[in-house]
Amino acid sequence: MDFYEKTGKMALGSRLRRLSEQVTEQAASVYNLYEVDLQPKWFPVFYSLSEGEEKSITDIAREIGHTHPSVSQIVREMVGRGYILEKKGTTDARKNFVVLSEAGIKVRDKMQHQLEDVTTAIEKVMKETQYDLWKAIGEWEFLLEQKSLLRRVQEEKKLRESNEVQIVDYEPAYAKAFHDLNEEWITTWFKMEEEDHHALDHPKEHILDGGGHIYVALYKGQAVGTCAIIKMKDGGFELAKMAVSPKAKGKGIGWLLGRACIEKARELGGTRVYLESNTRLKPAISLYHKLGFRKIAGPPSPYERCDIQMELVF
Amino acid sequence: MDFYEKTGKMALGSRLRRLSEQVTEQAASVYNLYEVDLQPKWFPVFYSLSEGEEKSITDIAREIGHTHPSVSQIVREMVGRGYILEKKGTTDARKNFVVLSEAGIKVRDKMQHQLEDVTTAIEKVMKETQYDLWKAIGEWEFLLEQKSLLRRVQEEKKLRESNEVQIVDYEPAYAKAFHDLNEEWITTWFKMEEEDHHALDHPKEHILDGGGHIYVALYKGQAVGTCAIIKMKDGGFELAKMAVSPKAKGKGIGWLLGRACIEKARELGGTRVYLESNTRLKPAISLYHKLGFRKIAGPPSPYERCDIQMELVF
DNA sequence: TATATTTACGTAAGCACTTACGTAATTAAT
DNA sequence: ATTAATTACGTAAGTGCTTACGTAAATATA
Repeated sequence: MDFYEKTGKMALGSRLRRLSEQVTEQAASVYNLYEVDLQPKWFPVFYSLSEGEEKSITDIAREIGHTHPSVSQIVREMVGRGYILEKKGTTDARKNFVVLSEAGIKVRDKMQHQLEDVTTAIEKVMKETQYDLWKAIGEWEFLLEQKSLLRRVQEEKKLRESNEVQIVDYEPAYAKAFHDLNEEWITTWFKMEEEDHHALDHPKEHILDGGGHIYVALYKGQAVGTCAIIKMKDGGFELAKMAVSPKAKGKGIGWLLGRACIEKARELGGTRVYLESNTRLKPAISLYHKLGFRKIAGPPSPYERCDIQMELVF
Repeated sequence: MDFYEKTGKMALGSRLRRLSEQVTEQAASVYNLYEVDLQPKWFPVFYSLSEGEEKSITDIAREIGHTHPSVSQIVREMVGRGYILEKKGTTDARKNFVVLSEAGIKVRDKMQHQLEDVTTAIEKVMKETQYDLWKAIGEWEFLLEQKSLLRRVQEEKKLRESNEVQIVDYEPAYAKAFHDLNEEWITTWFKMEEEDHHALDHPKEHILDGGGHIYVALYKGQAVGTCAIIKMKDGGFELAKMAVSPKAKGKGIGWLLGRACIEKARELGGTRVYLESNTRLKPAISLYHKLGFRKIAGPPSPYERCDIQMELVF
């Protein structure tokens, strides 16, 4: 067991499986001890029918948390042993209703003591422990249902990686990256327009000289994202040239850039931040929303691809 | 999950397996997320080699708690992918030493972040829980190693059944049971002697009238055991005619009868309890020992089958 | 020094589930 | 009234382990 302490939590799954095997392993001997002719794997199905109810295969599967083929197979075996009776549904001919037979009920009664003894044996182990396994499992089941482990790991990854992202001021050295990152996303979704070429080739003249600002996101020293604010005549700033390399997705870079730009706009005394986008860009729109932008009906845009306008008023 | 609450602890094994599956299920996606070309099931072997050590198949199996065929198979697959190198042992040609290859080491380095993120994700779940699953598993592993679940259930069964056993005074109605139970065990081990017939046919004359006592054990109304004390000339009592039906084994009946007889001997003012037996009857001897009897060298016995004498002095 | 036992490991088959897929029967949509 | 989608279920094959068994090498015993 030492190994598991070393691998850390990574091996939680294996460890659970091993404990489960340890608990299950001797189940057959227990049934033997009570002279109950039942395979341990039948137990969930058996138990689910033990009140004498009629249930369909799918009902049982759902109840015990197996797949229906598994239940189907177990039922077949138990029918073979004479513990279960089948009958086709009358209203719905697809259904296969099953019940415990006479013999099955006899076994159930015989099992009473076994159930009792196993339960108290386990409960006694529980009493010897400081940490309640039963409740702990319950909590885990609940938490994993709320949010899967995969999702949790994804979030962890994003968090760690976004810590490795640096948001820095634009410098001429980033000119090519600024151009290419923006061109990349524009051409994958739309066509480069006249306006685009102006802005991307001459960021200084087009953005900075007018009192705007450009941020670049660095990941492991590489420029992987850009975003700019451009001063508007009404005292606000336009958020534009938001571009993140697809290779650097899932690191929260868009959010970091957006937040930095909003912060800068506020610093520079802007009254609001305005932006134009396209509803086809779902993730972008949802990012803007998360950043605090709200849809507005604004003035017409010089860009063809613009079909939505948003703003964030300070 | 409701089902598991109802079945009670009986389904602990299944429940553990299901949780383990839930945790393991998405493992493949996690590896994908980090672009690590490793099958989840390889992980334990991989981890065990990750420090770059050379290990034999059996070493690894022992370490990770799998069987050697499992390790053998996993190693074969990993060799196929080029992550592991094999070399026959030089001093012991049976051994198959394996190490991580260059490619394997590369994967290991790539996995660093994954390990980190998974660990923190799981640790965060832990923090959300009130009951510590990790520690609970550890406790269970320990306790089951100490005493298996089967043993614990057996003890529970014995305890419950011995509660259903009644020890009552002998009455003429039990004459046949008294005879048959004793004859049964004597004939399975030895031959009935002259003395036996006397005692078994006339318990009143042979035992009771001389100031002795007979107890009968009842289980579900049936006489399933007997035991007697016979007054001796030296002021002690001889424990004799201890017989328990093989059908009623494992209910602690011998112990209950023995204790009742000792108690009675004390009540009747006996100075000691003496008995004769045969060393071939291992369980009986060990029962007598548990009851407090110790081996002595006593006077010769009228029974041929006697080769050990024990006593319990008050 | 020959023989028996143990150890290391591989292959095959089994186990208790699963996923994948196919076929009726039923229900919904046009 | 067709056609499409959904549901119930069975069969087959896959999965990740296990046990069972066989073989070769090493070690213990006579």
